[in-house]
Amino acid sequence: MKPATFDYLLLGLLLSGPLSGYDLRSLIADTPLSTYTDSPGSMYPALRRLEARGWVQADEPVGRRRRRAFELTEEGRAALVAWLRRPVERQDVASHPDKLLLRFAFLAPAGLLDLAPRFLEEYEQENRAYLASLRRYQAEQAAQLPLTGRLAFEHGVQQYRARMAWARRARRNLAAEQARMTTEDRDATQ
Amino acid sequence: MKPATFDYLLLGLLLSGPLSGYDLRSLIADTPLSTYTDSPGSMYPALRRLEARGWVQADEPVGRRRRRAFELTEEGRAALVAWLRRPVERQDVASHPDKLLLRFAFLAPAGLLDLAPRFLEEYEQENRAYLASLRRYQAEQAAQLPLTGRLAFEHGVQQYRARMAWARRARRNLAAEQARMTTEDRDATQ
DNA sequence: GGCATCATGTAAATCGTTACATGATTGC
DNA sequence: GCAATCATGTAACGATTTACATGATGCC
Repeated sequence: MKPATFDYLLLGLLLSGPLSGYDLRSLIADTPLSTYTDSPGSMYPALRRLEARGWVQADEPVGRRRRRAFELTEEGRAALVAWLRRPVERQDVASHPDKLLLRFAFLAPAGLLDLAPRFLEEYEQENRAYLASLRRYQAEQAAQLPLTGRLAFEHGVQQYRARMAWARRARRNLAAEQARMTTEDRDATQ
Repeated sequence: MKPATFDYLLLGLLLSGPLSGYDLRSLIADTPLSTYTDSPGSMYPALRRLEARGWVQADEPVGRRRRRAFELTEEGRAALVAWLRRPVERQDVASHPDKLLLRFAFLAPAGLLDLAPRFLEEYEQENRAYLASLRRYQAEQAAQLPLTGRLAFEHGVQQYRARMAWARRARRNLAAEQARMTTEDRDATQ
């Protein structure tokens, strides 16, 4: 079976070190990741799936504690990197926007910061294309929609506009950060 | 079992008249509703669930055609109206934003346009509250996030800001529309 | 006659939700 | 000792996905 976004979320959270199921649940519950489920009935089966795939491995519990921390295997890291490297698809822009942002968020901890500018270009491009299709629909069909339908549609349009604006700002932000780090490197080696 | 958003989507689409499973699938596939599934394996079981609940009923197929159009029953309409009347909840703002917009979109066709201003006030209010909690998290935790994590977080912040801006504009838009309709009524009765 | 589209369904596998259940550890 | 929290799981149910399957209708 194809792993779900949730599986990659877990892999991504394990990038920064081994965590137990409970740790992962707490992380999800206490941060803006709470769009994802933190129920034990999802977490523990998911961890066993990942373990069966060989993408994570549990260390032995210390003493009598039941706690088992999971760490990424090399295969797990490779699978996550392959997922992060995937191009931005139109379908994801329209239907799974949070999946794309999750992938972007994990670029730096996965050591793939150099992919971030291209990701942002693709993200802006695909949002632009989808927005154009929305505008076409709006021109042709919006008059037939009820008032609140038209307004709800406009809500979507504004969301995509905000995403494009964010992508442009994020690119500038990345470039500035890159410049700052280069300067620091130069100063450090002086 | 508690009906899912998908079930209410079908009820809402049936507000404007009887439709077959195929019609509903086409509607979803050809409009910006395509975040919802149009697979037959979801549609036909869902229609049978709604039929079992007594919320829709199928008319008899005409002649030898297999097509069966479903129409809303009074119970179905009442269930949809009860769903539309529910207050805007914090949890939905954070985790199920499209569900809220779907509810808003169906207000006018359900004859509940008078609820739209209150909905927008609640929507703006709950977005504001959630945004405030994001800002608190940002102030406390953002420094520990990797660069792309911080930027992804900022993406979320901008989405909520865009939603609030939309809600304000939509309220003005509704008020203007209301004024226009009142004027037209007066002119019509003169 | 043949093709596109209309039209409805089923089966298997998997996944998520909800509720239940249990026990260890830590701090007071 | 007790309560809060840490910690991991299972069972039942229902829903979704994917793929398969079938047949009718309308048009050229």
